[in-house]
Amino acid sequence: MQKETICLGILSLGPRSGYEIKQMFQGPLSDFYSLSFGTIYPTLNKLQSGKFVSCKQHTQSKKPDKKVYTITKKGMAQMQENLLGDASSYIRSGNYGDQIKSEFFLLILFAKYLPKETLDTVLNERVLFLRQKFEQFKYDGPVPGDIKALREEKSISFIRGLAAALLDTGLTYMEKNREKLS
Amino acid sequence: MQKETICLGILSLGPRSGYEIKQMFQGPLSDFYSLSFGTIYPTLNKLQSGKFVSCKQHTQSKKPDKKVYTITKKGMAQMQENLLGDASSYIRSGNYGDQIKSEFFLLILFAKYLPKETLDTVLNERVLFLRQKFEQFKYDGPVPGDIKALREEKSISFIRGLAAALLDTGLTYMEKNREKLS
DNA sequence: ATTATATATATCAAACTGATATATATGCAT
DNA sequence: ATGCATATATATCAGTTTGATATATATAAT
Repeated sequence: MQKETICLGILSLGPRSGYEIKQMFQGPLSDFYSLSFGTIYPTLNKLQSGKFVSCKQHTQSKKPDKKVYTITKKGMAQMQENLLGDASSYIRSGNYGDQIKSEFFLLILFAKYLPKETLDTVLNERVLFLRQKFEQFKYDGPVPGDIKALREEKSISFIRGLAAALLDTGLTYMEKNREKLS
Repeated sequence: MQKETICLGILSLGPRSGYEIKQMFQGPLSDFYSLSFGTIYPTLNKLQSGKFVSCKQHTQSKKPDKKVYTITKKGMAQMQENLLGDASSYIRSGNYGDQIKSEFFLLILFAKYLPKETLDTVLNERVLFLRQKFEQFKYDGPVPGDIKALREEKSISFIRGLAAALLDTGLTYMEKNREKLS
């Protein structure tokens, strides 16, 4: 999927600055996708030149100007067109361009070359890390307004539920099978 | 994890050509990691110059020479050192440099901008695709010798089991919750 | 007879990341 | 109070990586 479509899609959820788009990739979307500043800022400039987004500079006393981007009607139309094109090509190919690079799995693959204690510590750390993630996805308590609005999106609650289910399965499997690695 | 460590690790499972390393990333490892030819071939050359791997040219009549690389003692030592260093740094950081870029999840995130029938077709295709993968990981019947040897690796059977469990959970979730998206 | 796919290596433009630079504010420990 | 780390905010770029393409042949399918 093109970076333009992705930025437009995120801006369709509400106006945001480049910094705030990056924060989504570090927070709620961190398990599904990411883009770096080096991609986000140039893309936003390009979208602005093409009038797919508008930009309001919030001059802040003694902080850099905050540039808040809002998707335009032209941008909404373009995004939907791109999305449809992507979906159609996925249907034809039967794959989704999904890419996983998990260093944890590589480490497991080469587990026999690690000292037993090191492998043990790594597995403990991983279980702790996954448990934290699980709690994060399960958590349904009070959150700031903008995040609350996101949670009410059907698609986000679908994805959060799937992530929680997958993490739960992963954790249970690790606990039941980890001794098979040593 | 460095590309050198990854190639050495794969060669520690047995001698292989660059083409065959790539095949592992398209087959048994496709859900966990990938490297392109543009990375694999130069890495192999670099490892050969450093005597971390040795190379035998199998001259084939009217096909390009097949260069089969074998990991050396020096290479084994280097790989284990790198692996230990990586594991230690993962323990300190508490994360694993895992990276997921799932275009399917992005498409779901923006599902409300897709025509109902398109979303439906995409979800059907995805379920079919995941079911195929699931069967692949579950399959325990006869396979060629080199793949059979791989399957007997503890780490690979651990990973295959985890992959099957995760796919099963994902499929069940999709079937139970997909109507919530429309 | 032609097209598509598989084997096999190599290269490179284009894209992307990770790091760094710049500038300020805030909180926390010493 | 002074130093240190972290957070806000944008911008740039060297270095790495990918995805596509080139080359050459064999085989299977249409």
